[in-house]
Parts: sequence; structure tokens; C-alpha cells
Amino acid sequence: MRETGSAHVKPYHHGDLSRALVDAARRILEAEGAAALSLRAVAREAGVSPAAPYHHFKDKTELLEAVAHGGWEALSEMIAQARINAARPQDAITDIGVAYVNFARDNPALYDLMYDTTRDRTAMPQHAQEEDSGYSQVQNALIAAGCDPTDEQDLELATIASWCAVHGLAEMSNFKDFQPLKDALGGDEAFLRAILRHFGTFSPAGLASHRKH
Amino acid sequence: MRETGSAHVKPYHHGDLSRALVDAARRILEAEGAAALSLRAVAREAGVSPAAPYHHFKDKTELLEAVAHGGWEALSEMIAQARINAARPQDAITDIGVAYVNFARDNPALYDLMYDTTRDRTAMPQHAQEEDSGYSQVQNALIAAGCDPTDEQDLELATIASWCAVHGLAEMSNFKDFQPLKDALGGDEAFLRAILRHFGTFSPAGLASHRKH
DNA sequence: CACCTATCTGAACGGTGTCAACATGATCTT
DNA sequence: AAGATCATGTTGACACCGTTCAGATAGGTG
Repeated sequence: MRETGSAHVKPYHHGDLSRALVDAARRILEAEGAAALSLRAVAREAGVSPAAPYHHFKDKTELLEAVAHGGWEALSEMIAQARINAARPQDAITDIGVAYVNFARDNPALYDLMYDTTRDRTAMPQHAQEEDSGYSQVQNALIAAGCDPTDEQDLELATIASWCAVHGLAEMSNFKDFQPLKDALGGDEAFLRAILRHFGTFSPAGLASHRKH
Repeated sequence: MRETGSAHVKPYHHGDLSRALVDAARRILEAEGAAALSLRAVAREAGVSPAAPYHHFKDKTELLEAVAHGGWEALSEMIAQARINAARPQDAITDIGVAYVNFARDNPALYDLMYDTTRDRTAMPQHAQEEDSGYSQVQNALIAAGCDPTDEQDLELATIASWCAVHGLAEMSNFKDFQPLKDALGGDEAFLRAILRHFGTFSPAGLASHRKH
């Protein structure tokens, strides 16, 4: 490729395969589910030989971790949007919860992959330490909702509890559909908010009622 | 082996393979993890040819479902024990939560298998309809803790919320270890109870504070 | 006894993750 | 400009996997 002439030239051997592979994996994941996500299928989808990925990822696991990482970024984005769009600061935590579960519902296979405990646990904690991670956003939203920011221990407990509760709801929603209850409550979002209301830490009232010593 | 003489005779072709296979699968799961759980490995462990399982399970999936079913039964047992041993009725929900998370910690691979959303969703909901299922036990414990049993809709929401929260905590605990926080709080169980205290629905106070209309 | 059916084995198929050997071509050095 | 170098790609192979099918084996039934 001498000149950057027309549209789709292959500038290098491939271009940048790493990204192409991750994209291909994500495409397969959405279209055909986790069962169809083989390394060879990813290579096929990217138009490359089965051994090619090994020059960019030492393992199938490492590729999946890259895919999962992209998922965490997308989820953080969703959470940030929900936080920005919240009518009042104290609504933010609930809105984050809704956005979180919606993300899990819209990308069930990707969400499962993100939490796949078979792989190394490094992916999520590492991501949690970043500036605008979902975790720290939840923490800030809790403070905005009235959580005491000086009691670090309690704040961390509240953040973990919130995250666990919403994660549990998200996984549960993918596992069981609760359709009759949803209908009785008037739809998906109503059900969601009703459940969130039952998690104490998600309302200032709940927060207050749990302040002990 | 013509006569039913001594201890381990093989009365039929094998005895009863279905159970032996499920046991073998459970053994592999605990010893080597989910990655090593191949149908062939299970057959090997049971001392039988790779094709033998197909006379008892139509699929690898069907075997895994049997294993998962056993897991649900064991979990129900744990919950029942926690409920019986609770000092006061209103402590039962919290104690159930502790027992639940402990079960998930002690059998991480089995727990993952039980919630594997790749398989058919029939396993868990079906089990939830049984008499002494974990789900209905949680519901009863909530009533004992002061939840209004006449408001069926609210009761179901509370049960789901409780289950989601504890499931989330269990999965999260297997995903991330929270060691520094655990140390600061004085151990595993202290951490666990601290988190549970932050789920509003798990304390009568939390229950009361969420009663709206 | 002969027949039937359930259970198990052996061999085979296509698919998978992974690796070593080889090919290719962009970049660096001279 | 020419040749060396190194990252990137391909081919072919290996062991293992889930699954199937034809045949062996043995219990139950007439």
C-alpha cells in the first residue's frame, strides 16, 4: 500500500487485527450467542486464519478479556449518561440502577462475559480503579443522594451493597422473566423501579434508616 | 458377578449410571473447575466409555441440568437449616442470606452452573414452585420478619428484591474478594452481615421504611 | 430355550484451542 | 538502493471435545 488511495485498502498485513478481532467477537456474541464464540469463528469472521489471533492475544481468554473490557467501558458510559440525565441528584442512583439493568438486558451475552468468573478476576477490579468507572460513579451518586462522605467505610459498604443488588437484579432478569408481575405493575420499567425501591440503600430514606452507631 | 455376594458388585451393566455420572460430574466440578467438566471426562471418571452417558441423558446439557438440580436441592437444605437455627424469627432472613452466600463461596463452580443462563431457564423457576424451595422459604421468612402477607404484590417484590440482592452479593463475592474491607471489619462474616444490613429489605426497620401507600 | 430390550463399547465425524514451521512484507540499517 | 530484521500472516498438525452409529453384551420375558 504505497498511497492512501481509495476506501478499503489493506494498509498492512491486515490493518489492525486486534481491534478487528474484538469487533468480530462482539458481533458473533450478539448475533449467535456465547456458545458460538469460538476463536476459530472469530478468526473466520475477521477473514483471517485460525492461528492469526495468537500474534495479538496469547490466549482465547485474553481476547475475551478485551471484549469484556469494552463492555465495562460501554456500561460506564451508560451509567454516566443516566447520572447526567437524572432530574434531581437524589434520583441519580435509581436511574443508574435502571440504566444498568437495561444494559444487561440489551447485551445479555456480553454482560455474562463481563462477569465470567472462570477467567481471571483482574478485569473488573482493575477497571473499578479508573476515574470514571461505574463503581466510583455509583459512589458519587450515593453521596449526592445524602450518604455521608466522611464515613469511608460505610460509604464503601453502601456502594458495594448497591452494586451487588443491581447486579443481582440484572442477572436475575436475564434468568427469569417475571412476566406476570411485570404485567401487573404496568410494564418493564415500573417493575424495575419497584424492585429498586425495595433495596433500602437506593433511597435517602433507606440510607437514613440504616445509619446505626 | 453372578451372585450379590460382597459389597461393590456391579448388579447390572453398571448399577445405576445416571447417579454415578452426576456424582462424577460434581466431583470433577469441585476438584478441577468448570473448564475441566467435559462429558468425556465425566465418563472417564465414572469408568465408562464416552458414549455411555447418552443412554441416560440426551445431551451434555441434560447432565448439567441434573447436576444443577442437585445444587438447588442442597441450597434449599442450607436455607432450611439457617431458618431453623435462627435465634429469633426476625433474624431468619439475615441468617438465610449468610447461609446463601456461604453456599456460593463453598461451591463456586456449582453455583455458577446453577445460574448458567446459557442453558434452558426451566431449571430454576420450576424448582422455585416446589413446596420447600429456597424462594418460598425466603418469602415465609420475610413474613415472619414483619412483611405484610396480605399484600401479595408487595410481598413478591420484597422476595424478589431479597433474592436478587443476596444473589448479587454471592456472585460478587466470588468475583472480587474485598479483602481489605473484610479485614477492616474483622473477618468474612462481619463483612457479610454489614452488607446485608445495607439491604433495606433484610431488616424490619428497612421493611417499615419502604411501606409507601 | 429363543427372543427382546436396555445398556455399554468402538470407531468415526466435524469442530475446537493451541503450537511449530514456514511465508510475507513493512521497517531499519548501511 | 540493497539487504537484514522483525512483526504479522498461513499451513498443517496434535490432542481433545460433543455426538452418532453399528455392533457387542447381558438382563428380563415368552
